[in-house]
Amino acid sequence: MTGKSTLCCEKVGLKKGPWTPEEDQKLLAYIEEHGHGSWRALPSKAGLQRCGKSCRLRWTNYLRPDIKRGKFSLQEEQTIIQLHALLGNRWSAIATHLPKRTDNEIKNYWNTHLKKRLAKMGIDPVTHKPKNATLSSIDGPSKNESNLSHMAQWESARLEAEARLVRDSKLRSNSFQLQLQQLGSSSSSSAYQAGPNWHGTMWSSKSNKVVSGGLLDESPTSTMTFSDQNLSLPALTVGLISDRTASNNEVVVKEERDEEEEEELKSIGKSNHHFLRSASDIALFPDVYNQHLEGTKWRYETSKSSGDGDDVPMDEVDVNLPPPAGNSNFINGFTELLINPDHNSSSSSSDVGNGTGVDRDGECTDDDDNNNNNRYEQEISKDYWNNILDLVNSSPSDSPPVF
DNA sequence: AATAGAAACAACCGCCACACT
DNA sequence: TAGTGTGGCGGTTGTTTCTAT
Repeated sequence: MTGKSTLCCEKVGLKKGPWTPEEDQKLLAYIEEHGHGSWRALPSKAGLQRCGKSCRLRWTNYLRPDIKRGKFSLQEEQTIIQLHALLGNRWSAIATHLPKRTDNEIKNYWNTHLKKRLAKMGIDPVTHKPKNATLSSIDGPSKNESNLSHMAQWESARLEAEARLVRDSKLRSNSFQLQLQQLGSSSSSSAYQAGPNWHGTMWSSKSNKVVSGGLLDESPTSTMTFSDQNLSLPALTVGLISDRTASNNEVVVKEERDEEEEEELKSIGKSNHHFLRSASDIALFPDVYNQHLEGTKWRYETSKSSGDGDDVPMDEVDVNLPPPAGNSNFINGFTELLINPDHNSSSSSSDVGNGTGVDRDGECTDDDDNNNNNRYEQEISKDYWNNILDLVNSSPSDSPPVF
């Protein structure tokens, strides 16, 4: 090894390779009794001839009690493919959306199963587009591709912010819990609870953007479970702000995050609003979405902070979202947009329908509003990825599907 | 039954970001 | 501010298991 030393030092005599049941037992017993603390110091204390890094990986990927092993379900496969289309090889980010699955396991499954499967079907596993369609954008990105890029960047930035906030929250968990207990003493019970799939995901919000009459007034608090440390905290709600005006049933979702987030955490507790922050949030909270937001017109805005508190608009993208019937369906539509970005802008002879509600100018027309939900119901029922996966599962391996 | 190649899985490696001193 | 330690992440490799011949 060259460069600086790592956890995996070059001590002679440290064992490498597969772990034995005895080693697993030692590691489990030690962590159950003492916690892992410093990984570097753990092996000697636990009586293991392993480096700390090896112990950490073994615990993280295989011994942790909140890990599900075994075959991936069709739903999980679908989710991985869709999230990979959105996030690329960001396995840890993908893993946050798959309950009890580790990034390593997902990565391995992708490399050994899904990537090959997509390739066999004629889909580029990197771009998630049919290989014969990769030249379609030779004249430059389409409007929808541009929209998609915005959304992907948005999601990417969101995940990074979530990770940062998780770190912050863990450090301050005790004081923070106390704070929110105080602030939330007048709140009603939670309208939804995030399950173990959150893996510490946490959001914050810029409270000065709160618009009265917010989306989820009756659900001011929710609970997330931090599965890695059995740490349960009240949820911080979101960093994208929604404004639903009475006149046009429009929700504006804004992305913005800066160092003021710290202060926002406090004011969120005082606020009686909830905010959906991104498309994936809607997918994650389908019940909430169905109850409050169905048929709503969404406008995504991205902005950057100028540093003096003023937000500089960067771009706006109008997108009508499909009414999600479940976690996967929204993403299905989104993924289809990724794979076939021009799909919605041209008439189709198929029964799939053509409406995503985004016209060539990125504007949502009234007709789109009126018909959008029905179109999406049709389109989603088509369920692009389920069809693909069903096709893969049922078809002979050497006969790629026709797109 | 033997064997080679493919597939699947587990683990390692190096880099990076961040916290701490 | 620089140096160091630590843990996380993604890419890659090594080993085992499966399958076809």
